[in-house]
Amino acid sequence: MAKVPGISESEWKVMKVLWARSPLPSNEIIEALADKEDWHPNTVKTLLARLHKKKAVGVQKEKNHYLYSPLVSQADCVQTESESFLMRVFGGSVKPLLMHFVDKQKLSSADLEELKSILKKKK
Amino acid sequence: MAKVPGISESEWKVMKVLWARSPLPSNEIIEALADKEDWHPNTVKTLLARLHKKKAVGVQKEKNHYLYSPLVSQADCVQTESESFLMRVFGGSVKPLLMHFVDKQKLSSADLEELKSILKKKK
DNA sequence: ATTTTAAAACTACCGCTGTAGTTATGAGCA
DNA sequence: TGCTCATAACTACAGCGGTAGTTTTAAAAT
Repeated sequence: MAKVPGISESEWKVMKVLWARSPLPSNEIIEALADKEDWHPNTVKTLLARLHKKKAVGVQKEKNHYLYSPLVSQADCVQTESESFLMRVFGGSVKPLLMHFVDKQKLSSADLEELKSILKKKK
Repeated sequence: MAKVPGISESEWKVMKVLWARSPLPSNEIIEALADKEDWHPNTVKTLLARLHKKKAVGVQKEKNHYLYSPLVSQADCVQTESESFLMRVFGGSVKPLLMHFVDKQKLSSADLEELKSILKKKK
Protein backbone atom coordinates (compact mmCIF):
# COMPACT_ATOMS: atom_id res chain seq x y z
CA MET A 1 0.00 0.00 0.00
CA ALA A 2 1.13 3.50 -0.80
CA LYS A 3 3.10 5.45 1.75
CA VAL A 4 1.05 8.47 2.77
CA PRO A 5 2.32 11.69 4.29
CA GLY A 6 1.31 12.60 7.83
CA ILE A 7 -2.10 14.21 7.87
CA SER A 8 -3.14 16.27 10.85
CA GLU A 9 -6.52 16.37 12.52
CA SER A 10 -7.72 19.45 10.66
CA GLU A 11 -6.28 18.25 7.42
CA TRP A 12 -8.26 15.04 7.77
CA LYS A 13 -11.45 17.04 7.81
CA VAL A 14 -10.50 18.62 4.54
CA MET A 15 -9.53 15.29 3.04
CA LYS A 16 -12.85 13.79 4.00
CA VAL A 17 -14.63 16.38 1.93
CA LEU A 18 -12.48 15.54 -1.06
CA TRP A 19 -12.78 11.82 -0.57
CA ALA A 20 -16.53 12.23 -0.61
CA ARG A 21 -16.53 14.24 -3.81
CA SER A 22 -13.85 15.58 -6.10
CA PRO A 23 -12.51 17.50 -7.83
CA LEU A 24 -13.83 20.57 -6.09
CA PRO A 25 -12.98 24.25 -6.16
CA SER A 26 -11.91 25.80 -2.89
CA ASN A 27 -15.15 27.63 -2.33
CA GLU A 28 -17.11 24.41 -2.35
CA ILE A 29 -14.69 22.84 0.04
CA ILE A 30 -15.02 25.82 2.30
CA GLU A 31 -18.76 25.60 2.07
CA ALA A 32 -18.83 21.91 2.77
CA LEU A 33 -16.79 22.47 5.89
CA ALA A 34 -18.79 25.46 7.08
CA ASP A 35 -21.42 23.03 8.28
CA LYS A 36 -19.16 21.24 10.69
CA GLU A 37 -16.36 23.64 11.42
CA ASP A 38 -16.26 27.27 12.23
CA TRP A 39 -13.25 28.13 10.14
CA HIS A 40 -12.22 31.25 8.33
CA PRO A 41 -12.02 30.58 4.59
CA ASN A 42 -8.32 31.35 4.69
CA THR A 43 -7.84 28.59 7.19
CA VAL A 44 -9.18 26.10 4.71
CA LYS A 45 -6.96 27.57 2.02
CA THR A 46 -3.94 27.17 4.21
CA LEU A 47 -4.84 23.58 4.89
CA LEU A 48 -5.27 22.95 1.18
CA ALA A 49 -1.92 24.56 0.49
CA ARG A 50 -0.22 22.37 3.05
CA LEU A 51 -1.92 19.26 1.72
CA HIS A 52 -0.85 20.22 -1.75
CA LYS A 53 2.70 20.81 -0.63
CA LYS A 54 2.90 17.37 0.89
CA LYS A 55 1.28 15.85 -2.17
CA ALA A 56 -1.87 14.67 -0.48
CA VAL A 57 -4.03 16.67 -2.86
CA GLY A 58 -3.52 17.71 -6.43
CA VAL A 59 -4.73 20.85 -8.16
CA GLN A 60 -5.78 21.30 -11.75
CA LYS A 61 -5.93 24.80 -13.14
CA GLU A 62 -9.36 25.23 -14.64
CA LYS A 63 -9.34 28.58 -16.48
CA ASN A 64 -9.67 31.02 -13.61
CA HIS A 65 -10.02 28.76 -10.62
CA TYR A 66 -8.38 25.67 -9.25
CA LEU A 67 -9.86 22.27 -8.67
CA TYR A 68 -8.61 20.08 -5.88
CA SER A 69 -8.60 16.30 -5.67
CA PRO A 70 -7.09 13.76 -3.34
CA LEU A 71 -3.84 12.15 -4.37
CA VAL A 72 -3.88 9.66 -1.52
CA SER A 73 -6.67 7.20 -0.97
CA GLN A 74 -8.78 7.19 2.13
CA ALA A 75 -8.07 3.49 2.53
CA ASP A 76 -4.33 4.12 2.66
CA CYS A 77 -4.72 6.90 5.17
CA VAL A 78 -7.02 4.85 7.33
CA GLN A 79 -4.52 2.03 7.21
CA THR A 80 -1.63 4.26 8.21
CA GLU A 81 -3.49 5.94 11.02
CA SER A 82 -4.82 2.67 12.31
CA GLU A 83 -1.40 1.15 12.39
CA SER A 84 0.00 4.06 14.34
CA PHE A 85 -2.90 4.09 16.76
CA LEU A 86 -2.63 0.37 17.29
CA MET A 87 1.03 0.71 18.13
CA ARG A 88 0.83 3.73 20.31
CA VAL A 89 -2.20 2.87 22.39
CA PHE A 90 -2.40 -0.90 22.35
CA GLY A 91 1.25 -1.72 21.91
CA GLY A 92 0.49 -3.39 18.62
CA SER A 93 -1.92 -6.07 19.79
CA VAL A 94 -5.15 -6.13 17.89
CA LYS A 95 -7.10 -8.27 20.27
CA PRO A 96 -7.10 -5.84 23.19
CA LEU A 97 -8.02 -3.11 20.78
CA LEU A 98 -11.01 -5.03 19.50
CA MET A 99 -12.07 -5.93 22.99
CA HIS A 100 -11.87 -2.34 24.01
CA PHE A 101 -14.12 -1.17 21.25
CA VAL A 102 -16.55 -4.03 21.57
CA ASP A 103 -16.73 -3.32 25.24
CA LYS A 104 -16.63 0.39 25.63
CA GLN A 105 -18.61 1.51 22.68
CA LYS A 106 -22.22 0.74 22.19
CA LEU A 107 -22.99 -1.62 19.37
CA SER A 108 -26.46 -2.48 18.23
CA SER A 109 -27.29 -6.16 18.29
CA ALA A 110 -27.52 -6.00 14.51
CA ASP A 111 -23.92 -4.83 14.52
CA LEU A 112 -23.01 -7.70 16.77
CA GLU A 113 -24.68 -10.17 14.46
CA GLU A 114 -22.89 -8.77 11.48
CA LEU A 115 -19.60 -8.93 13.25
CA LYS A 116 -20.16 -12.48 14.22
CA SER A 117 -20.89 -13.50 10.71
CA ILE A 118 -17.79 -11.73 9.52
CA LEU A 119 -15.74 -13.56 12.09
CA LYS A 120 -17.28 -16.79 10.97
CA LYS A 121 -16.30 -16.22 7.36
CA LYS A 122 -12.88 -15.14 8.45
CA LYS A 123 -12.07 -18.35 10.15
CA MET B 1 -14.27 8.78 33.62
CA ALA B 2 -11.60 11.32 34.45
CA LYS B 3 -10.68 13.95 31.93
CA VAL B 4 -7.08 13.44 30.94
CA PRO B 5 -4.71 16.00 29.49
CA GLY B 6 -3.41 15.57 25.95
CA ILE B 7 -0.48 13.21 25.91
CA SER B 8 1.86 13.21 22.97
CA GLU B 9 3.42 10.23 21.27
CA SER B 10 6.70 10.42 23.16
CA GLU B 11 4.96 11.16 26.40
CA TRP B 12 2.93 7.99 25.95
CA LYS B 13 6.10 5.98 25.92
CA VAL B 14 7.08 7.44 29.23
CA MET B 15 3.64 6.87 30.69
CA LYS B 16 3.75 3.23 29.66
CA VAL B 17 6.82 2.73 31.77
CA LEU B 18 5.10 4.24 34.76
CA TRP B 19 1.89 2.37 34.22
CA ALA B 20 3.87 -0.83 34.23
CA ARG B 21 5.66 -0.02 37.46
CA SER B 22 5.69 2.95 39.80
CA PRO B 23 6.83 4.96 41.57
CA LEU B 24 10.17 5.12 39.87
CA PRO B 25 13.14 7.48 40.01
CA SER B 26 14.10 9.17 36.78
CA ASN B 27 17.16 7.05 36.22
CA GLU B 28 15.10 3.88 36.17
CA ILE B 29 12.65 5.42 33.78
CA ILE B 30 15.51 6.45 31.55
CA GLU B 31 16.92 2.97 31.74
CA ALA B 32 13.62 1.32 30.97
CA LEU B 33 13.27 3.47 27.88
CA ALA B 34 16.83 2.98 26.73
CA ASP B 35 15.79 -0.43 25.46
CA LYS B 36 13.22 0.87 23.04
CA GLU B 37 14.19 4.44 22.36
CA ASP B 38 17.42 6.12 21.61
CA TRP B 39 16.89 9.16 23.77
CA HIS B 40 19.24 11.40 25.63
CA PRO B 41 18.54 11.24 29.37
CA ASN B 42 17.64 14.91 29.32
CA THR B 43 14.98 14.20 26.79
CA VAL B 44 13.28 11.86 29.21
CA LYS B 45 13.61 14.46 31.94
CA THR B 46 11.97 17.04 29.78
CA LEU B 47 9.12 14.69 29.04
CA LEU B 48 8.71 13.98 32.73
CA ALA B 49 8.71 17.68 33.49
CA ARG B 50 6.02 18.29 30.91
CA LEU B 51 3.93 15.42 32.15
CA HIS B 52 4.30 16.74 35.66
CA LYS B 53 3.31 20.22 34.59
CA LYS B 54 0.14 18.94 32.99
CA LYS B 55 -0.57 16.78 36.01
CA ALA B 56 -0.27 13.44 34.28
CA VAL B 57 2.45 12.32 36.66
CA GLY B 58 3.14 13.17 40.28
CA VAL B 59 6.49 13.42 42.03
CA GLN B 60 7.34 12.60 45.62
CA LYS B 61 10.53 13.97 47.06
CA GLU B 62 12.41 11.06 48.52
CA LYS B 63 15.45 12.49 50.37
CA ASN B 64 17.80 13.37 47.49
CA HIS B 65 15.93 12.04 44.50
CA TYR B 66 12.42 12.21 43.13
CA LEU B 67 9.98 9.41 42.52
CA TYR B 68 7.50 9.62 39.69
CA SER B 69 4.08 8.00 39.44
CA PRO B 70 1.16 8.30 37.07
CA LEU B 71 -1.72 10.51 38.10
CA VAL B 72 -3.90 9.44 35.22
CA SER B 73 -4.91 5.87 34.60
CA GLN B 74 -3.98 4.01 31.48
CA ALA B 75 -7.61 3.05 31.03
CA ASP B 76 -8.66 6.69 30.94
CA CYS B 77 -5.96 7.58 28.46
CA VAL B 78 -6.80 4.63 26.27
CA GLN B 79 -10.42 5.65 26.36
CA THR B 80 -9.67 9.24 25.41
CA GLU B 81 -7.32 8.30 22.61
CA SER B 82 -9.68 5.69 21.28
CA GLU B 83 -12.54 8.11 21.19
CA SER B 84 -10.53 10.65 19.28
CA PHE B 85 -9.23 8.06 16.85
CA LEU B 86 -12.71 6.68 16.29
CA MET B 87 -14.01 10.13 15.47
CA ARG B 88 -11.16 11.27 13.30
CA VAL B 89 -10.63 8.20 11.22
CA PHE B 90 -13.93 6.37 11.22
CA GLY B 91 -16.28 9.28 11.68
CA GLY B 92 -17.46 7.85 14.96
CA SER B 93 -18.81 4.52 13.74
CA VAL B 94 -17.47 1.57 15.62
CA LYS B 95 -18.51 -1.11 13.23
CA PRO B 96 -16.32 -0.03 10.32
CA LEU B 97 -13.47 0.32 12.75
CA LEU B 98 -13.91 -3.20 14.00
CA MET B 99 -14.23 -4.52 10.52
CA HIS B 100 -11.08 -2.76 9.51
CA PHE B 101 -9.05 -4.30 12.27
CA VAL B 102 -10.54 -7.72 11.91
CA ASP B 103 -9.84 -7.56 8.25
CA LYS B 104 -6.53 -5.81 7.88
CA GLN B 105 -4.64 -7.08 10.84
CA LYS B 106 -3.67 -10.63 11.35
CA LEU B 107 -5.48 -12.43 14.13
CA SER B 108 -4.70 -15.91 15.25
CA SER B 109 -7.62 -18.32 15.16
CA ALA B 110 -7.38 -18.47 18.94
CA ASP B 111 -7.95 -14.75 18.95
CA LEU B 112 -10.92 -15.20 16.69
CA GLU B 113 -12.38 -17.82 18.99
CA GLU B 114 -11.94 -15.61 21.98
CA LEU B 115 -13.56 -12.72 20.26
CA LYS B 116 -16.48 -14.82 19.22
CA SER B 117 -17.08 -15.95 22.73
CA ILE B 118 -16.90 -12.39 23.94
CA LEU B 119 -19.42 -11.37 21.38
CA LYS B 120 -21.64 -14.20 22.45
CA LYS B 121 -21.60 -13.08 26.05
CA LYS B 122 -22.14 -9.54 24.98
CA LYS B 123 -25.35 -10.24 23.20
C1' DA C 1 -10.20 50.57 -20.21
C1' DT C 2 -10.88 51.21 -15.25
C1' DT C 3 -12.83 49.57 -11.14
C1' DT C 4 -14.29 46.12 -8.26
C1' DT C 5 -13.91 41.80 -6.37
C1' DA C 6 -12.97 36.90 -5.50
C1' DA C 7 -9.59 33.71 -5.16
C1' DA C 8 -4.74 32.52 -4.66
C1' DA C 9 -0.37 33.29 -2.60
C1' DC C 10 2.40 34.83 0.90
C1' DT C 11 3.25 36.03 5.66
C1' DA C 12 2.47 35.70 10.59
C1' DC C 13 2.15 34.11 15.16
C1' DC C 14 1.65 31.28 19.10
C1' DG C 15 1.62 26.97 21.40
C1' DC C 16 3.06 22.13 21.15
C1' DT C 17 6.69 18.47 20.16
C1' DG C 18 10.98 16.26 19.82
C1' DT C 19 15.25 16.75 21.11
C1' DA C 20 18.98 18.28 23.87
C1' DG C 21 22.58 21.75 25.92
C1' DT C 22 23.59 24.52 30.04
C1' DT C 23 23.30 25.84 34.81
C1' DA C 24 22.26 25.29 39.56
C1' DT C 25 21.94 22.51 43.60
C1' DG C 26 22.65 19.46 47.11
C1' DA C 27 24.81 15.29 49.05
C1' DG C 28 28.63 12.27 49.61
C1' DC C 29 33.47 11.88 49.71
C1' DA C 30 38.21 13.29 50.36
C1' DT D 1 35.04 22.08 54.66
C1' DG D 2 35.82 22.33 49.90
C1' DC D 3 35.46 19.28 45.59
C1' DT D 4 33.02 16.36 42.74
C1' DC D 5 29.33 14.32 40.70
C1' DA D 6 24.54 13.09 39.99
C1' DT D 7 20.28 14.94 39.41
C1' DA D 8 17.00 18.48 38.83
C1' DA D 9 15.86 22.76 36.71
C1' DC D 10 16.07 26.02 33.24
C1' DT D 11 16.83 27.37 28.50
C1' DA D 12 16.89 26.56 23.55
C1' DC D 13 15.50 25.86 19.08
C1' DA D 14 13.51 24.25 14.87
C1' DG D 15 9.47 22.15 12.76
C1' DC D 16 4.51 21.28 12.85
C1' DG D 17 -0.42 22.62 13.55
C1' DG D 18 -4.29 25.72 14.05
C1' DT D 19 -5.68 29.85 12.85
C1' DA D 20 -5.97 33.92 10.17
C1' DG D 21 -4.32 38.73 8.22
C1' DT D 22 -2.23 41.01 4.06
C1' DT D 23 -0.89 41.32 -0.69
C1' DT D 24 -1.17 40.03 -5.32
C1' DT D 25 -3.48 38.55 -9.37
C1' DA D 26 -6.73 37.98 -12.67
C1' DA D 27 -11.45 37.89 -14.13
C1' DA D 28 -15.90 40.10 -14.30
C1' DA D 29 -18.63 44.00 -14.43
C1' DT D 30 -19.46 48.70 -15.68
